[in-house]
Amino acid sequence: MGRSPCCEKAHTNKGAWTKEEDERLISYIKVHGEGCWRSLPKAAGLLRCGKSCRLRWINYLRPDLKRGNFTEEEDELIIKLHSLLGNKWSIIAGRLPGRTDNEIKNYWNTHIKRKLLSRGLDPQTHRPLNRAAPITTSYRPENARGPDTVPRETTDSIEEGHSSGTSMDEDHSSEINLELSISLPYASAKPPCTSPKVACAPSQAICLCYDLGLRRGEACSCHSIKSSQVISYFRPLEEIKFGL
DNA sequence: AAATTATTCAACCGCGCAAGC
DNA sequence: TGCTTGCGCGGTTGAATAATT
Repeated sequence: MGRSPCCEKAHTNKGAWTKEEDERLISYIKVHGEGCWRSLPKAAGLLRCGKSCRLRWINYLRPDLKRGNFTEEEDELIIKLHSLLGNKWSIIAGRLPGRTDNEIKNYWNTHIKRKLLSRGLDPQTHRPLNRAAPITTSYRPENARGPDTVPRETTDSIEEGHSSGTSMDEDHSSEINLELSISLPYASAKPPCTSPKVACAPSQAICLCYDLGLRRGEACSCHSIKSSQVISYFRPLEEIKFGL
């Protein structure tokens, strides 16, 4: 048994994309928009798997991508977000306009890990390397994968900031915007939002409690702020800190 | 200049989730 | 209610490039 493959492997190209393939994909999406990735390759005349097309578009061809080196500010933001969220690259990418989850994941593995190690910090736990990793009974989303998906609990990272004096252990909870929302990168023809946690208004943010594991019927104490353009969801730091 | 090693990053893979039937 | 299908995510791989010997 087992899952059927996402595409017919025998008749698909693999490996690096050619310029011509890129052009075909771009021109198709320009006309028809994103979505229906499974049927896109055939419609666009590409001998590629739909997943491969999606990845190529999202990570490389999208017009709103910011290419080039990461800035120092981006570095620090990634570090802070990782300390709060763990390897939730897509959520972290949502806070860095023009950056993709794949790009951030690669950058983390090649640069930031080393940077943290040079600061004497464990890249997974963000704790000093000479301290034993604590045993924690942290809340984990029920759908979290694998033992290392979320290395430590959110509240813990904030408390740690108060309790020791290394550079990364400063109280960054006051520096970082913990607004638990993401906004849509640009207007798209996506179907209406079906998240049970949010009222579906245009140009709105999404309450990340949903994404972080709370599901239908579970309590969410996030507050919302409606500004002229967006609805933002946030959870007051006190509530995070004391596990309310 | 050639060989070897290290680094980077685009792309692939497998799995989980949720919508649709 | 259970099954199928498609999408999206995170982990991993491997080719290309850079640095070192």
